[in-house]
Amino acid sequence: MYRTHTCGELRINAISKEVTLAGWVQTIRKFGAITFVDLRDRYGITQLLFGEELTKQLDENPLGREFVLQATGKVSERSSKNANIPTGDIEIDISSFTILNKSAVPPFTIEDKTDGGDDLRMKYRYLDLRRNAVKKNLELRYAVNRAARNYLHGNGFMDIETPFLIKSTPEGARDFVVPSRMNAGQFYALPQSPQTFKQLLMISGYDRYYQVVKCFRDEDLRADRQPEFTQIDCEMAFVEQEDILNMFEGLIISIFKEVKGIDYSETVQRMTWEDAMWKYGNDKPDIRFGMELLNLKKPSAVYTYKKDGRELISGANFKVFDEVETVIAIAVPGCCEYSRKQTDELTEWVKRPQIGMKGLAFIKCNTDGTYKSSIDKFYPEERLKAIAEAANAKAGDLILILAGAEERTRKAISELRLEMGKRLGFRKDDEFRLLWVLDFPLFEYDEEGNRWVARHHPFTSPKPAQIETMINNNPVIENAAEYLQHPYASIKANAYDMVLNGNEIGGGSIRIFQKELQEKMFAALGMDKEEQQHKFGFLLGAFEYGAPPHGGIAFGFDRLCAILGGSESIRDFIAFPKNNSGRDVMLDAPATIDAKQFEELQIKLDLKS
RNA sequence: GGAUCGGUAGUUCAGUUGGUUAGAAUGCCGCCCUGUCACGGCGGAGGUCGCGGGUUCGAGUCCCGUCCGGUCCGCCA
Repeated sequence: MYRTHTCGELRINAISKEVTLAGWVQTIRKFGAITFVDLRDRYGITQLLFGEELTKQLDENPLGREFVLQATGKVSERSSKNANIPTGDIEIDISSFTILNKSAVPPFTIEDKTDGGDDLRMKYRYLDLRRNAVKKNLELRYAVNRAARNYLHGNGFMDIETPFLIKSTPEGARDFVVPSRMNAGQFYALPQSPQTFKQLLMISGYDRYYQVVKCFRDEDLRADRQPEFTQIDCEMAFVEQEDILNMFEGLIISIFKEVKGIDYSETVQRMTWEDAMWKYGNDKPDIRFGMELLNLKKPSAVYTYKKDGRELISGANFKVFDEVETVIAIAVPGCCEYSRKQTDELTEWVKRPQIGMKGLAFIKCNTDGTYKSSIDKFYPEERLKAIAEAANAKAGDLILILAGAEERTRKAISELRLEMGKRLGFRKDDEFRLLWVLDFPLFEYDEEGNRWVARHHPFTSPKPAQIETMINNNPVIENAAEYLQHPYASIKANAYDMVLNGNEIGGGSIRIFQKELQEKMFAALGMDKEEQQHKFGFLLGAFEYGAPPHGGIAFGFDRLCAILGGSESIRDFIAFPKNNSGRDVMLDAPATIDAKQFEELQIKLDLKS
C-alpha cells in the first residue's frame, strides 16, 4: 500500500496516528539537523518533519522539488502552526521514507503564482496541471459537467453518442477532414456539431437527447475559441420555443446553484434581436449595467420600425453628423469631470484599428446643470440638453457620441459601452445575469457571393407567420445594394441565444421538420436538388417517415466554465489546449506523417508553397 | 489573409542617444543553521541577446527578411 491518507485530509484530531503519505515534494526547508518538507498531492499539502537521523539520510539521498516521495510517521501537533493551509495545525514526524522517483528541476515553479509564461506552461502542461490554480479550474469544469448531467438526467434526457467520423458538408465553418484508408481518395469530416444526428434521433423517437460532446471547427482561433471544443448538446421533440427556453434556463440556473451556490431567483430576461442591436449595438448584450444606446440617426432600411432621434441633431449644419449613416450616443455615469487628457485618450481608443472610428464627440453634463461639449460650436446649450435628456443622462454624466457607417458605428459604440462599463467596475466577475435573445434574422446577406446564408444553420425554422413569405418569394437578390429591401431580409427565425454577462453561452432553434420547407431552405441558400441530395439526402429522406416537431440548443461548455470561473480565456479550463495557431506545443502537433502512412492512404503531397 | 505587441541567464524581466567586461530578482549548485512555512546567512555557476542578412569604426539597441509566441480584425452555419 502506497499511502494510508492523502496530503489534504489530516487534521488535529488525527494526532499520534501512524500514517503513510505519498506525493510530490513542494518545498524543502533545511535547518541543519532537522528538515521540513511540504508534500503535495491533488488534495493538499502536508508538512513532513525529518528529524536528525533522517536529515542525515537526506545527505546520502538528496531530495529535490517534484521528487515523488513516500513517507511514514506519526501525526503530531506543530509547535508553531500555519493558519494559511487546512493541514497547518499538524505535521508528520517521519520515521522512514522512500524516494519513489526523482525529478528534473522543473522549468517553472509549481505554485499558484507561477513564474512561467503561457508558452512554457503549455509545453510542460503536465507540470502546469499540478498547480492549484489550474486544478481548481478543472474541478470547476467537472462540477459543471456533473450539474448539467444531473439536471438533464432528472428531466428525462438520454445521453446518446454520435459519430465523430462523418461526411463533410461545408456550410458554415470549415470542416476538419480525415482521409480514409479503406476508401482511398475519400475523406471523413469531424463534426462541427452533432446537429443532424440529434435531429435524426428525434425522428427515431428519442424525444429528449443530450450529449457533452467534442465538436471541431477548422477556423482561426481566439482566447475564447479552440479548434476542438465541448458542447452540452441537447434536443427535444414535441416542443415549442417556450418549452425549450424554460427547460434550459432551468439548466443554467441549476448549474449556478450546484456549482456556485447561487440562487438565481429573478426571471430570466428576454429581448428580441432587434432590441438588443438597437439598445446595445450587439446581439449578446451585457445587462449587468445600463448605458443603453441613444440612436440619433440610422439608415432608413435598418430597424424599420424603430424611430431614431435625428431631429435632435439635424439642421445644425454639422457636417460630421449630417453626412454619416448612423449617429449613436451613450451616457456614461459620473464622468463629466473627465479632463482633456482623458477624453483624448478615449478618442484614441475609438480610433484604434480594431474599433476604427474617425473620432469621438462628447457632452459633459455638469453637476451645476450646464453643458459643455466638443460640438458646442454647432449645438447651443438647449440642444445639448435635449440630447442629454433623450439619452437619460443625469447631471454629472458624460455623453459619448460616435458617428459613421451603420454596422461599424453600432459595433464601435457597443465596444465603447463595454469598455466604459469595465472601467467603471460595472462588470463584476461574481455577478451573473442571464438573458435570452430571441427572433434572430433567419438569413444573412453574404456580400461576397451575393446570396443568402443561414444566420444560425439551415435547419432553423422561420417564424410560422413568415413561412409563406419564404415559400412565395424568390431568394435571388437582384439588386445587391438594396438587399435589405428583399422580403427574405425581414424573415425572423425561431432561434434563441442564451447570453451570460455579455457572452453567448448557448444557442439553438426550433427546427424545420417538413421536407418541403427544408428543401425550400436549402434552395434559398443556393443549393440545387442534386447538391441537396448529395449533402443532406439522409435527412430529407428521414423527413418522409414521420418527423415530429422538434428543437434544441447547444451550450459552449468551455466558455461557460471560464465565465463561471471568472476568466476571459477558456484555455485554463481545458486540460490540454491548443495555442493560437491551433498547435499542441506539448505534442508538437500537427506534424507530418510517415511515407508509409501516405502510401497506405494512397495520398501524395503536393503543397502549394 | 491582415494589423499589432513581444522574443536578452533555467524562469520573469531591465538594458538610456548605437560605445568599456550585458544586469536584477527568482530558480539552481556549495557551505552554515533544531521550528520553518515567500525560512535566513555567506559564496558560486549560469548568456548563440530567436535566426539570417545589412548599415556602422562599433549593433542587444538602427534597417530588411524570417521563425516562434500573445492580442485583435477578417473568419467562426
